[in-house]
Amino acid sequence: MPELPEVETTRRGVSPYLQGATILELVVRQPSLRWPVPEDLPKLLKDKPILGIERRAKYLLIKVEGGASIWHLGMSGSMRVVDKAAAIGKHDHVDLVLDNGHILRFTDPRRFGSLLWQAGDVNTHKLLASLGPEPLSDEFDGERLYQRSRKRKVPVKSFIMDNANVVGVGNIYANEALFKAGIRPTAEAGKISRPRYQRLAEEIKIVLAKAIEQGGTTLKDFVGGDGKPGYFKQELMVYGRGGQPCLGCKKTLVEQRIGQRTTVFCRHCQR
DNA sequence: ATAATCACCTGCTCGC
DNA sequence: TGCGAGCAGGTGATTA
Repeated sequence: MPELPEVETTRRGVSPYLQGATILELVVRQPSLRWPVPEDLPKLLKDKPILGIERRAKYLLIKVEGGASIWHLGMSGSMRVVDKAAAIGKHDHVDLVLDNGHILRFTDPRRFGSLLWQAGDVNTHKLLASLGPEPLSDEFDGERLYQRSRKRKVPVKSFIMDNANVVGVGNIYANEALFKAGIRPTAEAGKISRPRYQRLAEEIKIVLAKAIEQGGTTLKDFVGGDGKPGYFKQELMVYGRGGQPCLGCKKTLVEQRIGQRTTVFCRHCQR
C-alpha cells in the first residue's frame, strides 16, 4: 500500500494524537514481522514521553529520550489511531498505548513491515545510514541523477527506484513520473541526457508533492492515519491502466515487467 | 561494484 | 462452488 505520500499522510494523520503524549505501554501481539521486533522494545518505550514523529524515506520515526522506534509499513501495512474499545483484528500486530486514551495501532497482513529500535542518533541505523536524499529536498535534483547514472546499464525505472539514488520513489510514482517526463522506463539509465534527468527530477517532485497534498493514493482499502481515504488515484495516468488508452495520445498503454515490478508506459509518448 | 533474482507473507482475483 | 496460479503499494539478501 504505502509509498512515500501514503507514509507522509499517515504521519500527518497520527501526529496530533502523539504530540505531547507519553507511552504507557507497547503491546506486541505478533513480533514476527520482516525482522523480529526487538524483545526489549516495550521496556525501552514504557513511560517515555514522545518527543516527535518524523519520516525518513518510508520509515516513520517515533522519538523518545535515548533513541527512536523505527516503523515501516512494508507492502500492506497501515497505522491508525483507535481507542481502547476498538476490537482487535487478525493482523493488528502492535499497539502503542498512550496516556491520553488513544492507541496507535499497527496493522499489516503480509508482515513485510517492521518495527525496530535505534539508540542515539536514528540516522546511524543500518537501514537508514546509506539512504539517498529525500525527493522533495533541494539535495535531490536532476544533476544528481545524471551524475550517478553515468555508465549504469539498469533501466531508468529501476535506477530511480534505488534508495541510494533517491528515496521514496515506489512503483506507482516511478511509473507516473516517467510518463510525465516522457521517458521510456526501459531506457538505460546511463544513456539519458542531463536535461531529461532534470525534467524527470522535477516530475518526481511534482507527482509526490501532489499525491501528499491529496492524502495519498487509495488502493485497496488504504486510509490515512486520520481515517480519510487518499484521493490521488483519480490522477493516475498509467499505473493500473495497462491495455487502456493513453490519456495523452489514445494509443494502447503497454504493460511489462521491469525488475519484477509491473511497469506501464506509452510507446508513443515515452521514448 | 553492478545487475538480476530470491525471499519474506497473506489475501484477492482470475481462469478452468 | 472449488482450486491452483499469479499478482499486489517494499526492499534487504543472495547469487553471478
